Amino acid sequence: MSISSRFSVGIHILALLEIDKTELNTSENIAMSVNTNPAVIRKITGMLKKAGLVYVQPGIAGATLAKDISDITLLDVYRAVNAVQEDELFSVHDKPNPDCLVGRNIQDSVEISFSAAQRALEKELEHRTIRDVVDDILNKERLRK
Amino acid sequence: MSISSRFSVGIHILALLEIDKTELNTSENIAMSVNTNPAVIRKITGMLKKAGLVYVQPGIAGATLAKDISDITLLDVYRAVNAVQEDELFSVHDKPNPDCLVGRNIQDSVEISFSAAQRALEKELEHRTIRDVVDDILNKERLRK
DNA sequence: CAAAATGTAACTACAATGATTACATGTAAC
DNA sequence: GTTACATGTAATCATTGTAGTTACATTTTG
Repeated sequence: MSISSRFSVGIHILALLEIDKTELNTSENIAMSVNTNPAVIRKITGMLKKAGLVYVQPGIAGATLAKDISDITLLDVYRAVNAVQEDELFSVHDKPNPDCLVGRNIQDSVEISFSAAQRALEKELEHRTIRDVVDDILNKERLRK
Repeated sequence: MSISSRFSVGIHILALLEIDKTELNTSENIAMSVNTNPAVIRKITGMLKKAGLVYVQPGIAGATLAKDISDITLLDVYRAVNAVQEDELFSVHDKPNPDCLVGRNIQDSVEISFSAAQRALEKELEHRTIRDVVDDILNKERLRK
């Protein structure tokens, strides 16, 4: 399967909080932009909050950024929204036959390559920030005209 | 979610075909090593066959390697077994609001980063071969003693 | 033909996703 | 304090992909 769209929604939310920072960004307003249900937004916003990326409080309308968007990497968001279960991007078949040479060693052996690949992906995400995304959005918008 | 364990099973099969190349590797035998059902093995073997990685025929017992394992990268296997649907590792929420500045640009904007991250992962897999895995397995086995 | 193996399809159980509804909790304004 | 409104959260549901299982058609060899 693929990485949860919570990731792209999380990025969407953060970009929106920056670009519409003068507006009141309630879960309902954000849901309109993302095109989903407000409860979905509240759940993801809650995850972003737990990661210290946004500020949001029960009873108080609207979410706001808790950090400068230049300091929020895509990896931060990726981790915040649990884009991948348990941080295990690859799943390995379990209980291979321990009585077989290949069976008893395969798990540790593939783990080496899987970890390296996962690290490569995460490193790429770490080099990109919400600032980059916001700039790109504004750029694309300018080109539309 | 995470990347299908078909990937690790595919690697397991190929490694086994090399290490046990003097034996007859039927779907039943392979299933014993992987610890799963023969039909599962036949399905994955079929995918590896379609990708030109193994040789296997109806009515004839056993699968064999169709290429030198130094020439089979993990990316080849990854693609062969369809480890990720449609080659889209990341999923993006669809139909964001086109009447919103962020909504109408977010998909293309995240696509840039997502593609880069996916490429980074695939590049890493491309640099590793079944040979590496086999060597590692044999190495680990030696260290057990 | 008979035996044995592969290729496939159908079915099942399971798990995660994302949407939806409902409601408890918390805040502010009156 | 009560009311209005927003967030937090749990329960439910439909959908989807996975992986296992069974069954059977197809193909080859003896």
